[in-house]
Amino acid sequence: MQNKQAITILAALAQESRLAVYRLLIEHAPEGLAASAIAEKLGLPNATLSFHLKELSHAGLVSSRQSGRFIYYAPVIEAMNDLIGYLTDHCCSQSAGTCSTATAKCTPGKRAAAATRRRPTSA
Amino acid sequence: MQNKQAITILAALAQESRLAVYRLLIEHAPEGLAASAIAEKLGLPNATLSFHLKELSHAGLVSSRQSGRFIYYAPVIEAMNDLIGYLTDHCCSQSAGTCSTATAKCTPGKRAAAATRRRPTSA
DNA sequence: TTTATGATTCTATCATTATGGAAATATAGA
DNA sequence: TCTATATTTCCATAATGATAGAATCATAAA
Repeated sequence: MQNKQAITILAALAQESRLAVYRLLIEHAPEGLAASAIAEKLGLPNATLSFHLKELSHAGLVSSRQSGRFIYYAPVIEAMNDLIGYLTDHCCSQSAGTCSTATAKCTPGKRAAAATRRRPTSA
Repeated sequence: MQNKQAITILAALAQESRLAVYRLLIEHAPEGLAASAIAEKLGLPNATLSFHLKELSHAGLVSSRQSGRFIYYAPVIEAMNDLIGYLTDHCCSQSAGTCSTATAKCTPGKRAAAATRRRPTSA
């Protein structure tokens, strides 16, 4: 994961409403929730929620799919996996081997990907 | 880890200069670096760096200690551990057991703490 | 004490982000 | 079509964050 991408994801999560949205979606993974349901559950005005959903989408943390008049938003687990991988790769001294590689594996199928992700190419 | 604390840490890291500072300090853990050295290596004006260091300190991501005229800044690994733990605890469906708990253990001594941290008390 | 150096605070300015009402767009049922 | 509902975009405003020069504070050596 690139530096800039990490910053984008961190910034997307570093906001109360957005973090709440993301966590709510996590609770409803993998189907997700319609925007209206999110707005109701979190008590957010439509316009405000839409703004934050756009941020989350732009950061790649959520995906959306249309179903009739509803647009369902769902979390993109792999983005979180990548972020955790990035933080893990940079959270400790690289010279000394003091850091046991923490493996982020939020879904069973992702383990191979997580193992692949961790490269010595520290950007 | 509390919601608000996570947001504070995420926000602290979600900025190019601050992330660069943190990563630089990680490379020089555990002693850390003097502010002047950081400023020189990253090409940041003193005042700007000081501003960012304050943010990082406030978020608990770095600590400082004075040594003569120098103030050394060092990363607080546990804060990163806690963040990774927080993200791990909330990155996947809580109902289904789809998420193998990822263990963040950036220093050997932290493993017990990491195991303790993971509580079902999802705030 | 004087001088030099390291670091922070003060201050002003600029840039970005957040908020939410109102209008516009999109889909589906009557 | 008309109507209702879901969602987004537009827009103005407010709030927060970033930048960096200049002044200030702190430490230590001369």
